[in-house]
Amino acid sequence: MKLKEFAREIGLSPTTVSRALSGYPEVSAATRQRVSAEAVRLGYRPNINAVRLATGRAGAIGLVMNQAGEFQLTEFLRGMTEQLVRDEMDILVTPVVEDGTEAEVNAYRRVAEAGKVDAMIILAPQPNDPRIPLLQGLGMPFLVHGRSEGSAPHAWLDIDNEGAIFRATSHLIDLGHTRIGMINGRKGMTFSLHRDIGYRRALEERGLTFDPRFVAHGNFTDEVGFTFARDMLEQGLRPTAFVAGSMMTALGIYRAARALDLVVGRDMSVIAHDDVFPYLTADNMVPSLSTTRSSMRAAGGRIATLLLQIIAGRPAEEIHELWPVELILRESTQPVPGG
Amino acid sequence: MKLKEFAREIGLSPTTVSRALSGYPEVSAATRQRVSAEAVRLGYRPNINAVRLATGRAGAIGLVMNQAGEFQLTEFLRGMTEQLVRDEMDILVTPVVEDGTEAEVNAYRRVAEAGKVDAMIILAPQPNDPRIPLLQGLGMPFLVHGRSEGSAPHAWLDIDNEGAIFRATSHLIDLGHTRIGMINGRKGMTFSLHRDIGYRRALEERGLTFDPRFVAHGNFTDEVGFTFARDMLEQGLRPTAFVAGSMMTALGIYRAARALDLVVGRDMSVIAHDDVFPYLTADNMVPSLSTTRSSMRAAGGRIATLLLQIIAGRPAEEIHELWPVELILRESTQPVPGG
DNA sequence: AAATAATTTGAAATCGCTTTGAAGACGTGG
DNA sequence: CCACGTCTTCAAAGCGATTTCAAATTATTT
Repeated sequence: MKLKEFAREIGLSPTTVSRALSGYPEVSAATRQRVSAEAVRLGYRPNINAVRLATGRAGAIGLVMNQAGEFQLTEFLRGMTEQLVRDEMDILVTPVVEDGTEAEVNAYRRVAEAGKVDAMIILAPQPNDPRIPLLQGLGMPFLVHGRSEGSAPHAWLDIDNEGAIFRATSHLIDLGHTRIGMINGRKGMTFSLHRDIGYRRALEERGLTFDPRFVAHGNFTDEVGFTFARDMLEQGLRPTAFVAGSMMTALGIYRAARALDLVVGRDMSVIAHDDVFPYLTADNMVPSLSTTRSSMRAAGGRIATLLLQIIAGRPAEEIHELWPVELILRESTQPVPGG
Repeated sequence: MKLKEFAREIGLSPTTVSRALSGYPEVSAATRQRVSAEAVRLGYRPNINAVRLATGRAGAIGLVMNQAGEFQLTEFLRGMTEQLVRDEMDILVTPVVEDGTEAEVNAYRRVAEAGKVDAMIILAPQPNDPRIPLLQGLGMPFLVHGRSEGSAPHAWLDIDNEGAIFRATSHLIDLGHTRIGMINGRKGMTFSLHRDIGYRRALEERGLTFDPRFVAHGNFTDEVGFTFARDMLEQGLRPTAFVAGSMMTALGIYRAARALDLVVGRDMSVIAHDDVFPYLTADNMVPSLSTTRSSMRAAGGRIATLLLQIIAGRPAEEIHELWPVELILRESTQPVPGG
């Protein structure tokens, strides 16, 4: 059923029908009511592509999924979709085919230039992230989940990674730990850098010396957690506590402990960052895991809302949201043994 | 830059340019070469919405994300996107706002009727799934990941859940286990039903009696695994082995064992279904986890390919792919203690 | 009742591309 | 050299909505 047929069917002009359905003020309440009712009855729905061509809006937000595409993405997506469904906005998922920064930048360029989306979201930013000047140059609105130092001013929403890890590390120091392993995220990412800073600042403020052998970087996988934790634990003077970048990393650390016959919560402490998943909860771990917590789902939702505002004309440069992170202490962080 | 300007710029008609870029045979190789080169040089890209309006194609595949949206979704999405990027096809992700079958069916209807997609994918089907007659009625091509008994013939790709769990259970019986716990997926889902059947068939063929107290259903979360496993292990005659529906479930079971001072691989055995994740690998668990393995990513990729074929005209009813499942034995399955 | 203002409605142009049907350019055999 | 078939190219008509500008209707004022 097309607009023309539908309009003829109910005895109005296409113009009036279009206005009635799009909520323009020029149409009387009575007419609007009637048109809406008839649309439902006859099953008329505007062809989305015609609408988009006519309005110039794409009706979608672009998300590029890189090869490393983390497990948190599902939660993030859910948060976004929950917000966007109200505004009839879609999410367009595009992959990066091969690895590498250049391939990723090209993926953004493709999506942006083809006009498939009204705005994009930049995930896992780095300092001087090349995607930022790219999108700014193309005039494509965007929002960064995280932020990028050294780049031109841009809209971002980030969690307080530095503060979170600073508090987590300080907490461990309070418990008497002096050798604290840090298994962080991928090197170069802003969030990893900020966490490193939080970690070092905590050490410095308490007069502890930084030992590079106790710091590792890698993907948020159980394997990375396991391997690095085991390596560190097999050193002469091993860490008595760990700060982990993700729940998966923490799982790996737990297993490394067990493999070496160490008991978490007795022989060593662990604290991890938790993005909040329905399928893996820190509370249920044994021992329950102390965490720095911030909901990935909530971030996705808020970012979607902010993007809609940017599309509607809100100046992007003024949007900077820094979310605080909860520190939740559970059984996995205990005083240093024999301390 | 629009088609008209671009065509004028390089001294050709819009028709020729359009044909050259879309690979029609009416245009000479030399011209095509030149047009492509100029398009790159001048940065011309057809407006996607105009193309879609003109061709009637939506250029996207629809995926509806329900509230339960499992953690495997990321891998599935990656598999799909990897295939689709070649064909300039996008994935449109839509959420189900509130829970319930009706809300889910409505989400499918909205997407299908708005003409936003050329085909859809049905996830986590049930017997007599209402989404199947809906999409068939609307003439929207689709493919079911899994399958739906009792429904009209439809295109599907499924893994051999029954066979996998049959073999897994039989393997445990071979090792001398007679009380085998089964922590399955959500009740009512086809895959859960098939796994239940595989489990019961293995018991029956070996003359073991089915005990309903040893079977549980729930989401693929560590909490479900932990709670049910602990409950079963606290019974008088407890299971000596478990079949788990997912890696997360297995994590929960491992933890339940430790909470009760039981050692997996010595006091009890565990085997789980593994969808293959980069961030959580059965090999790295301690003890390493025996699994029935089938790649979610590969399934997503194959499904995308099949959907493109269906869109291109291949009859959907003839598409039935049943993928075998690997059985991979590791340390977590051992002979029954004292057996 | 006429004049004016306010409210509704509609005809037609527009969005940027694809594609049909027709014409121009080119080479070849008679 | 002409006629004819083969390649290329093009003008113009859609695709299905939105939106501008003008006209028609209704309400209000004088």
